[in-house]
Amino acid sequence: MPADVADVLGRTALFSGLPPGDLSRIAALAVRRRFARREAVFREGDRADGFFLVVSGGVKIFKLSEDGKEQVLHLLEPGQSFAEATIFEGGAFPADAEALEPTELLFIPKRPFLELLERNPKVALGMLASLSRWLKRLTDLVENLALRDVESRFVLFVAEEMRRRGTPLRDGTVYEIPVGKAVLASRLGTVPETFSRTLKKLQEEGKIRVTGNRIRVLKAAALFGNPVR
Amino acid sequence: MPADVADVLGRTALFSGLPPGDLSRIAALAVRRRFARREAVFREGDRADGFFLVVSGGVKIFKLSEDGKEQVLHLLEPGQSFAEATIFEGGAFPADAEALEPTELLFIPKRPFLELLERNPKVALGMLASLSRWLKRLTDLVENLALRDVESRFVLFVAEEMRRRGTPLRDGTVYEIPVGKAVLASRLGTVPETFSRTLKKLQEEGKIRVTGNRIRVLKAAALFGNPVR
DNA sequence: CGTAGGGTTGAGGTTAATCAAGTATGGTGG
DNA sequence: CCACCATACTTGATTAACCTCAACCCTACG
Repeated sequence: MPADVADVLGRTALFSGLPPGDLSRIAALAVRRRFARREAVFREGDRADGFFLVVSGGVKIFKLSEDGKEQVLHLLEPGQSFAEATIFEGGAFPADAEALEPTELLFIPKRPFLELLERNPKVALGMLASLSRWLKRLTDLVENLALRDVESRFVLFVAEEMRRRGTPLRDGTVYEIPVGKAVLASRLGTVPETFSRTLKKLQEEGKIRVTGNRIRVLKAAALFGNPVR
Repeated sequence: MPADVADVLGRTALFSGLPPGDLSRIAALAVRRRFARREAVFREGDRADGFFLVVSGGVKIFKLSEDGKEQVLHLLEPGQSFAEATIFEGGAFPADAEALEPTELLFIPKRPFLELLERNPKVALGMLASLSRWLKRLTDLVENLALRDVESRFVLFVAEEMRRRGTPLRDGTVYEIPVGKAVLASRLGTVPETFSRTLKKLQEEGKIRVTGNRIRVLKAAALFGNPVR
């Protein structure tokens, strides 16, 4: 018995706060779709005629180079939306998206949603806020890739993740890698080998303790102190 | 005698196509501001209470690391808008902006513009399209920084610039660096030394000819052919 | 058990940053 | 008009971060 679609929408960052009427109008457009682990949601260049909301599971958005290197742009959790921008721009997805585990998405088709937007400034403002958040995230990613080394990128990533879930990072905080180290490495703009060595180094310095996918922060201050050499 | 502000607005990517009524309502909010070469438009962390349109001159948006390294995110020309996203999100600019030459901007204050947006879906849709374009640009930047070497980044940058100005890149095409090589180097995610060597190498390979700030493409096909080794 | 996937470790190579000089270029004042 | 200076750019030598390749380990699971 699937939860009512309008309820699901109301729990997304994009649509939370909208009146029930709007929610049910949007719900009427939504299509539920399921994906297996590793299944493609879309590929770069595919015709884009709508956007997605994560109901359950997880999705990675990434770029591939011709020689097969991968850069993860975003890791998506339930409640987040993605590919919104494609409905206002060109007709093609600018990156790949793939399910990280069995995943349920809502697909919102472009045409009817755009019509809804035109008579619904409140929804439009929510969409503007959402795109602005994406912009901020990408700006941070550029900053990290261009100006920081792998260690700093990792530390800042964890700090940001903890902040997002309301548990600021201090001594004793535990971060559990939700997606596998190879995926996280790609999100950090590096390869598994380098990421592994980075964790090892931090552990040897006594700043963290790594147990499988669990990372316990031992000296939060030292994590941030060192990079500024 | 400055051109009528509404006319200027109508010539921006963001507001072109709007009816005169909307344009004059927006024009009523706009404030003209002038900046000298090298003058800061805003600094990262400054309270953001509006966004900007370039009337004349040029602006660079960039990130600075603690140790002074710079990554240029965007280079703006007349007709372009920037920092729109800040009016929907947090209160602070996420990067620095600086005039590259004597520059005239229009500043649109946040509050009254948001009110205008709420009753004006057409303007909101234009804004959504604009943010989507920014998203695309940043995605491309991440792709370039993460997955390509300096030479490819340069080649793709020139190709994209020529495309934007309607002169597709072919043998004989001339690209004139509009901002100085150091600024372009930073936009490409490298330093002047490396950029200089990259140009030298391409020239020695007979693919381009560099004369000051003018770059003549000699063998367009070869420019794209080689990177895929 | 045996294998596959995920992760780690080691050795070596590569790209590009850094450091340090040197060479235009252009504007300014004498 | 020239000497001067600042700025922009180039060139060379060295270094550092990180990637690549290859082997290995380990745990889960059939």
